[in-house]
Amino acid sequence: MYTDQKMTPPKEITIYDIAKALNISPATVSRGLKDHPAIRKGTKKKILDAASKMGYQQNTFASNLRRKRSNTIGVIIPRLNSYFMSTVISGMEKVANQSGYNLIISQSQESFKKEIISVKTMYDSRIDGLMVSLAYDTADTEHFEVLLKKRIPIIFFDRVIDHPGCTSIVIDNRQAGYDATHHLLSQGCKRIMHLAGNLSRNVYSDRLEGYKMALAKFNIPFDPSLVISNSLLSEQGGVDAAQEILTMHEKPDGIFASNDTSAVACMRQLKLAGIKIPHDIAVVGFNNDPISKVIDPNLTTVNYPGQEMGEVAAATLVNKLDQSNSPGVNTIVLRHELIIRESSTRK
Amino acid sequence: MYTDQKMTPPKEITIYDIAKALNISPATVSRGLKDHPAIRKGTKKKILDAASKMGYQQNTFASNLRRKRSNTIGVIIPRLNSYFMSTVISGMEKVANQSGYNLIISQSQESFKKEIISVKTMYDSRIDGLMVSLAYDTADTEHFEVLLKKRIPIIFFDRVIDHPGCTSIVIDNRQAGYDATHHLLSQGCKRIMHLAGNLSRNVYSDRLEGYKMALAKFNIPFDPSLVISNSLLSEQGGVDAAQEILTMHEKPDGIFASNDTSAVACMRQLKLAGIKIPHDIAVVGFNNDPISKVIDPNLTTVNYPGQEMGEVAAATLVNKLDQSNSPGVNTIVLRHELIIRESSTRK
DNA sequence: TTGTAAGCGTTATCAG
DNA sequence: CTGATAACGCTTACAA
Repeated sequence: MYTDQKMTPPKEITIYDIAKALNISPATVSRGLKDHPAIRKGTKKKILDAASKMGYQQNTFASNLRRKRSNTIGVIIPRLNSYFMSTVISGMEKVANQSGYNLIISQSQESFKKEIISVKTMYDSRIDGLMVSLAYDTADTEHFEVLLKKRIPIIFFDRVIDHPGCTSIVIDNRQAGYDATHHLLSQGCKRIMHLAGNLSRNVYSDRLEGYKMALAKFNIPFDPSLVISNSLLSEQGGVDAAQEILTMHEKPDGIFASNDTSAVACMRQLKLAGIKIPHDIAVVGFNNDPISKVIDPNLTTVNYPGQEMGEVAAATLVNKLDQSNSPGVNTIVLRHELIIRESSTRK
Repeated sequence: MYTDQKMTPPKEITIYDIAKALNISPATVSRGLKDHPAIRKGTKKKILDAASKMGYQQNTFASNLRRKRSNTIGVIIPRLNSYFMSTVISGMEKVANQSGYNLIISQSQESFKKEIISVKTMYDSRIDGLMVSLAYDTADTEHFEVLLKKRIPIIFFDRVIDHPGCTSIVIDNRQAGYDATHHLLSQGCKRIMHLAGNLSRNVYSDRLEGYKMALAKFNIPFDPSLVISNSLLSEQGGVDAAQEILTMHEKPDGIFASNDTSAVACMRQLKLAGIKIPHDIAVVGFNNDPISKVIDPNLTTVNYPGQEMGEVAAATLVNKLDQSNSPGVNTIVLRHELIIRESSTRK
């Protein structure tokens, strides 16, 4: 027992202390601690024992400084307040943690400007790799170049942009849009409205394309006035769309919305106005949010595997970081699935 | 233009390079970069200019090593896949970022064991401070001592535990439970069932206490058989509760569930069985999740200010970190609010 | 299989 | 106001 009379912060144990205690060199301790192949078993055991007995904690700063790596992965997302995003992050954290990486997270708040700042922050934190889903109005990828120039790998997911040398993780949004629209058409819909997001984001433009393809398949001419684009797909967006529908002379008989939040908000508003769903208007959403199973009638939607997307993105990145010989995959496409519920089925 | 023929990684610019270019000492550069008071304005400007011209990026590892600080805050939460948690994290990230801290996040997956590992990871990452919401079955706080011993401050939020020297951020769960139950009673309910979580977690035991207090106020004896506890309050938990209710001889006429997920799942199941809500059974949930506004009838619930809780927790921690003279606050209580909707109102 | 020693880039202390 | 210098704790050639 010693009395810490001067209140000096208790001295940290370093590999030097262990070395001294064991009468060996710090280098050997360093090696023993991370079982270097060229070290005798007995020595290693002694080192490990002493380390835990003495309460040794490795100093990551020193290690990072020396190795020029942080074992940290950055994530930049538009917003962290949707069910989808939280499941994505959950998946990323799981894989990253298992592989010995920390996750640092930053929100761009859907703003290009804030995204640029976030990238700068990540850069300054010396992340080993980055995973990004683009903000609403991100216009170019200039801000990522600084990382790429330093050979810091970037994975885009969900809202991606094509960039040579970067892998993207997506679902086949075009096919999903096609599936959703095709389903509505096959239920007898003739005038299908589409609620889209910002069309410079792949996820929304691809879904729109799928929508058009399905129409073409049924020989229905594309009517631009049936597409509401550049909405934020928020609750308000759904309500606004409903208002617009209610003022239309020739109302649509189907709606394909690019997310569940807006689909549900729109449905509720339409229901209030006395419109019967799916009888008058059939509705399909996107994401398979929990709310889709709660709204009455239950919402037909496209299952978007968020947790899996997060896991795959992180696993891909970790792979790139841990082995430089990793293949230069361009795009990974995850499976989506149209989940048919009552909001779109007409008997 | 130089051609990087040997593919050597481009040399990093350090304060030495700037010093050399300006014919001053590295120490001065270091000071200039973080505007030390004792430095001439002109010199500072020269340094800043040179730094940005040469593309200088400060090496955080070296700085951290020297200063023994990481400017990183850790967060440990049970799960990152609920609306509530994602809003909490969103708030934390916002404040932390504004104050120059990074956030690293780890999920305990509701497991005490994993929580212990998470704390260890955080410790090894040399976080400056920690914010924690406890796992389902965390039994003691032994695992946090290692941090506290190093004077690393810990803030508990939501699922807290009383610990001298740590601040807790909560809402008044007892009062909220009272409000919810009182409301049901005032609507004429006589037999109110309570869906609780693990009663060793403050949030659930406090709400149960509030429930009991309200009963007492109305002179209704507490009936333990009306409390389902130690459920995970998942969808399945709600469904199970409904099944149990359906088999009861004397059915309850009200339900107070400790979260919206289970409340909604329970409602749906009861509706399927032909029970009218609120007429036969009135329901109140907790959290004000988006689903509460979607279920039919809309769910009466307690608004839990997640974003605000995150912001307050982070602000409190940052304050502790940035000024050592910060007051030793024990508990911060945020305002909750009973939001009355149709699921509990009988005309 | 182990030891030696040279950094990694910054900041704090002390001296000028 | 500025400079010299010594850490901070670890890793890794290179040597033994």
